[in-house]
Amino acid sequence: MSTSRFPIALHILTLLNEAKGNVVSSAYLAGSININPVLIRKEIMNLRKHGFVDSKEGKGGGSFLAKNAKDINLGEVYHSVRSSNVLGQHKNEPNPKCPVGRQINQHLDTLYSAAEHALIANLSKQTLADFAARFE
Amino acid sequence: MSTSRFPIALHILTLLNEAKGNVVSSAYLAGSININPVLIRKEIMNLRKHGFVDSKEGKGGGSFLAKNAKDINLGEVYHSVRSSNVLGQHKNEPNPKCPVGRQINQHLDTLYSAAEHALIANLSKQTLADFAARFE
DNA sequence: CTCATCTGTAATTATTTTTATTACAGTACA
DNA sequence: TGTACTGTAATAAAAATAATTACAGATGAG
Repeated sequence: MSTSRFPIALHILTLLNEAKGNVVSSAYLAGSININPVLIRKEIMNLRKHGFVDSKEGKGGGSFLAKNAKDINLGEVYHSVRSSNVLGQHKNEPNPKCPVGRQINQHLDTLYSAAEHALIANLSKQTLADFAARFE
Repeated sequence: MSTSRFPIALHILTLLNEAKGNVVSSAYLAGSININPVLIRKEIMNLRKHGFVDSKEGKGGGSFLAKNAKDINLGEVYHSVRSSNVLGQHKNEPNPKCPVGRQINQHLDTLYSAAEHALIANLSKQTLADFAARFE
């Protein structure tokens, strides 16, 4: 999935936080983020699956935070939308006849998991509440 | 640019390290990485611009490391291929009429630079020599 | 000096990924 | 019972990536 999932997810969460418990429609979210409402609803599904938000169907429905913003840290958010390696991946299978090609993916994986761990540790220092507090 | 630039660059550097100073053609590199030679030559240009490699034109030409593998740290390599935010970006401009939309990019930037700093710090703990030493 | 083998680079095409759109069933409020 | 939502699938459009083709220029070998 897309590289812009993290910003989209965080944007959604920030807006829901702003709403202070009131439900917010996907159309409204889509209007602020300026993307298609269907994409919003898909991302909401994911955020729901991870327990960050919940939503209400039907007229007057929409989404809302399912936990306190202080209890959502950004490392978890990153984790919930993470789809591929931060540092990218070889698309084609490297040549198995080459000693380097044959082993590189495993060594990249090792490198990536350490690097990604450092990234997540950094993100985890902040909660959604911290992030949202920066908005005036 | 592509998300697979980092693995490609590191793969190239590892192969050049393996060659111990002998020149390596873009066709050979392309064969191990299993991508098009033109892409290799483009990435080589970038690696050259950053002083990691050098190349020789003409018959029998190719590329070689321009510095000792111990003096190339992976944070620098990441930096040289970095093209976009690690955590992704909003593609469309968020709605400037929305208080959140209006400010989010600046707050994302702050968040990203800290996170990316942590990532680079982690990568910088290893040199190309360390990475290459893992291959049998 | 000329042929063969490379790099450097641009231009084009193909492929893949991402995003938008359309459509509609189901839910819930009024 | 109509209206305004969500959830979800299917399709189309757009954008990003990668491959291909092409060729000028460099360099070494004979």
